[in-house]
Amino acid sequence: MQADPATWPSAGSVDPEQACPVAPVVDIVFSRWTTPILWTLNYQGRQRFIELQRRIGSITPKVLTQRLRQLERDGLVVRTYHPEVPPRVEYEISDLGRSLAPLFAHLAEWATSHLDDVEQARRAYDGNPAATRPSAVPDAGSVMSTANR
Amino acid sequence: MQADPATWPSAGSVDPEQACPVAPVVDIVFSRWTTPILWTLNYQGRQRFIELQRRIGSITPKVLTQRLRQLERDGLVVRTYHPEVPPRVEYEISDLGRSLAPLFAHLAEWATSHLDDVEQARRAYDGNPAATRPSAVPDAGSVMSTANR
DNA sequence: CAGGATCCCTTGGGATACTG
DNA sequence: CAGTATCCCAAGGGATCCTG
Repeated sequence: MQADPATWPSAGSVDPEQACPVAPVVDIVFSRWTTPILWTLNYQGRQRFIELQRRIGSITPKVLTQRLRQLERDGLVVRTYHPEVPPRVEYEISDLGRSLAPLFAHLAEWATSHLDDVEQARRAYDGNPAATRPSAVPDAGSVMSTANR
Repeated sequence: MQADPATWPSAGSVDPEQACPVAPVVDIVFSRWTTPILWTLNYQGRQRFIELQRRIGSITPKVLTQRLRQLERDGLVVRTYHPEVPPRVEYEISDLGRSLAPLFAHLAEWATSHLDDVEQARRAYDGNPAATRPSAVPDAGSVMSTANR
């Protein structure tokens, strides 16, 4: 799939967020846990807090709450509180959140078709120290999972 | 690799990367500066270090180097070193990097059509404290500018 | 159950000064 | 010019414990 610059909307000025129109979206949608949350919510439908937590797995309640709160504030997720005993809260994706679905699909598509290339490029880079290249990569393989202790 | 709920592991924990196929892509492409860099590189074409820095604006050379290095390692950017005096280095987007263009376009599209909704949702959320809602947002509007001192 | 309260650690990123 | 080397900060996250 080729891509000429013409398909890229014009880059405006020079501020970080303004040099790139997609930057704001990144802030909203792409943090460590937001995509798994949105993904799960989108595919598994409405579910309660603890279900979400179990499905996503290694996320802690604190963080799940934080992200959920942010997603709710941004209108991507709808929170429903049931005043019962014990309390029950359900989360579901909103229409706005659902509007991201094609985007996610697109992303997943790119992943399946190009992730290998990235891996390969990494191995090539790591395994073959070109002389015209700076000594070392400062923060090279930082794909480590911070998800255990 | 599609996400079929039936294939999801039911026992044990699920890593964020496995709960959501797009997570790895996020790691690679969406950090604070990567999108502006890729965007500029793609739209403005091959350019040298300092041009990139000036175009992107507030990025520091250290960070620009770090991101550039990572992007190069991941095969999204190509670095060309010219052994001259003074040294000259040019960066350009690779084919792999270019393959992200439609994705970015899609992202930008979403931005223009839905960013307002997000803003609106935020104002509604902030301005209208529903009683069924937890007291406050822990890290609500964390769009803090860490960009100057 | 759904989170709030704390404490702590890792990291991306910023500022400044300095080489090849 | 194109980085390097330090030092430093803030924020996202993680672990634990506690409560409406």
